[in-house]
Amino acid sequence: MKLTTKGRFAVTAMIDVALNNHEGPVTLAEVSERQKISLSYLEQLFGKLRRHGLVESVRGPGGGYNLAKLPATISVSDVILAVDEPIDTTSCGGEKNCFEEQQCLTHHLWASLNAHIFTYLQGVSLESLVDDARERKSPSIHVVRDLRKEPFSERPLTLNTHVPSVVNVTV
Amino acid sequence: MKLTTKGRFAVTAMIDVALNNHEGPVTLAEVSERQKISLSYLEQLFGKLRRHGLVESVRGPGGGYNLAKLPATISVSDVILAVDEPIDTTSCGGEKNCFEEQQCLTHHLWASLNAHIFTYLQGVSLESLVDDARERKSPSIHVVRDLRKEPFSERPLTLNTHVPSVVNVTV
DNA sequence: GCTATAGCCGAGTAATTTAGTCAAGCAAAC
DNA sequence: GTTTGCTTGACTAAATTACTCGGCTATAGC
Repeated sequence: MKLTTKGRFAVTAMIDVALNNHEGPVTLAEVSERQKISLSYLEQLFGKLRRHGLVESVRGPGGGYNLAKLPATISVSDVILAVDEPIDTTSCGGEKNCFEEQQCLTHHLWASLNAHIFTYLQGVSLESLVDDARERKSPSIHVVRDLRKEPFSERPLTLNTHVPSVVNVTV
Repeated sequence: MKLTTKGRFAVTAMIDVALNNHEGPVTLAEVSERQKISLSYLEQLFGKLRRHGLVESVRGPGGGYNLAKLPATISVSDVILAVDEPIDTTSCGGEKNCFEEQQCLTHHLWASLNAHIFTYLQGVSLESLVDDARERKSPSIHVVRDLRKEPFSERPLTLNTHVPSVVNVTV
């Protein structure tokens, strides 16, 4: 599992779709504009998200993408795994370079770290991120109305963060 | 904090030094051969490790590197932080790109992940890795003799692991 | 003092990966 | 049958990583 800006873009875009698909599918053009992510790049990412069953597409005018599952059932790790290359879980044992038993020593450290990271990301659902987003945007409104039922007409949320302290993980 | 092969090499090399510095300093040439890491690259890494006070150098013939502190007091995160660029902890707040409050949303997720990773790596001491290494190499011998007091004449340990499932983290 | 050893340092380069573009389609709605 | 918007694959640019290279400095031992 890799966590580069690719994964971050994917998570951000998924949150955007979750926040905006109350009335029909969300087009990538919208997501692109709101989140300032290149449209072509989004197309690439959503192709993978679709093939991994996280979103579903509707073609033609009025089309776009919907979440294929409930936000509560989508974890951050799902999203990241989807957009990155298939995880060949080639562990120490199966590797040619791991020719000395002792090589597995530091490997164990990283493997253990990986497990930690994976577990953590698996525990964070898209729903929780979406809830966070709604809360921050309009905390007062959040209590009164159910945003899931009405359009989000304010200035679009910009969720993506291009901070230099990038998370960049391979599991 | 970044975790690429650079960090892995550094950790591996530090274990190697810890395992072999019972009789005077360890030369990078030895480490290079044992761990199959380019000598020039090691020089680069150890320059940083030295400047961060993790190892100390002895120049001239018979010279090399010693650990500057007890293995128990050196954490994996120390090593990784040492070899990677100075962590500008520019968080969401200080960033130009973080112009909308909402950008901090996904940022929070990554920041939290980073904290997890850091805490984990901070909790792993070089000593524990060295103990692991000794145990795996010769479990029976381990009980009987104190390896810290005698040369390690067997075939050198090769600790490094070039497995594709790379850990690659920026905190 | 000479010489060999081994650390020290900075600039430069090769390889890989990431992020993104481009172009040519295809499906469905109107 | 035209427009919208997803679909696909190949291609490119930028950034990063993982090195190499060359020349230097300190020190031990003859």
